[in-house]
Amino acid sequence: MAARGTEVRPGRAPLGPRTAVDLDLSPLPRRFFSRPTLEVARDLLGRLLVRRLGDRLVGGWIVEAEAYIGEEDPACHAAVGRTERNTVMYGPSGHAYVYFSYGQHHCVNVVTGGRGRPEAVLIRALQPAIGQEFMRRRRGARTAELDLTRGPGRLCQALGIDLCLNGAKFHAAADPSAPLALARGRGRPEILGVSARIGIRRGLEYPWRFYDAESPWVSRARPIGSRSGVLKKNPG
DNA sequence: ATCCGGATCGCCT
DNA sequence: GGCGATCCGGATG
Repeated sequence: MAARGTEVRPGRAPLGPRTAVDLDLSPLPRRFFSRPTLEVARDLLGRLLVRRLGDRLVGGWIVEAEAYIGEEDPACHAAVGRTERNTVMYGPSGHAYVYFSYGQHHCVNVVTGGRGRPEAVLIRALQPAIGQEFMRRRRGARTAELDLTRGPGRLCQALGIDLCLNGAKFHAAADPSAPLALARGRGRPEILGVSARIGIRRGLEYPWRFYDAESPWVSRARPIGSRSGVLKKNPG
């Protein structure tokens, strides 16, 4: 099992140069979603989540994600078995599981695990990349850049994601009929952070939250369980 | 029909 | 860091 902490990777500067490569809108292959859910969760970091609103695209780089893995995971919505609410998680991977939380917020997941295995990755935070002016229209004109998409409820509000998109398939961003898409984007962060998942009561023993340890858009700078709040750059 | 808890956020202190 | 808002899904009667 992966340990809590961070992992250093060589390469691109953390908040690095904004190049055309960072905005790579080419689609993720179908097999992307058919891998083990923990692998998909890590690999979603740096990818682009894109929402099409009419002819406009709004989206950002995923900087934080959490895995929820099946009926045996006490924090997974499928821990109570199959219900009408969680039924999308039991379907094919590569679709969106959207739910409503605390009376005011939507949260979006990428379904993984394949038919009959209710697994998903919750997208917890984005760095805005495309259509910030539309995000502000939804989040409030004076919303700080950092507050547009930091947190699962905020990012859904910024991108206009609600229960209407529950079950929608993630298509290619170039598909003019696709309301939701995932694209290659800039890829993995330089420093991968790992921690327990946030906002849950059970399942805290599983380090299934992954984040870009250098991104200020991560929803909580200090992961649960970190003592100092200082992330090590060279754990080895 | 009614009750209750929740993968949260924003505002207050 | 505490708390109220607010509504949906699921469980119970």
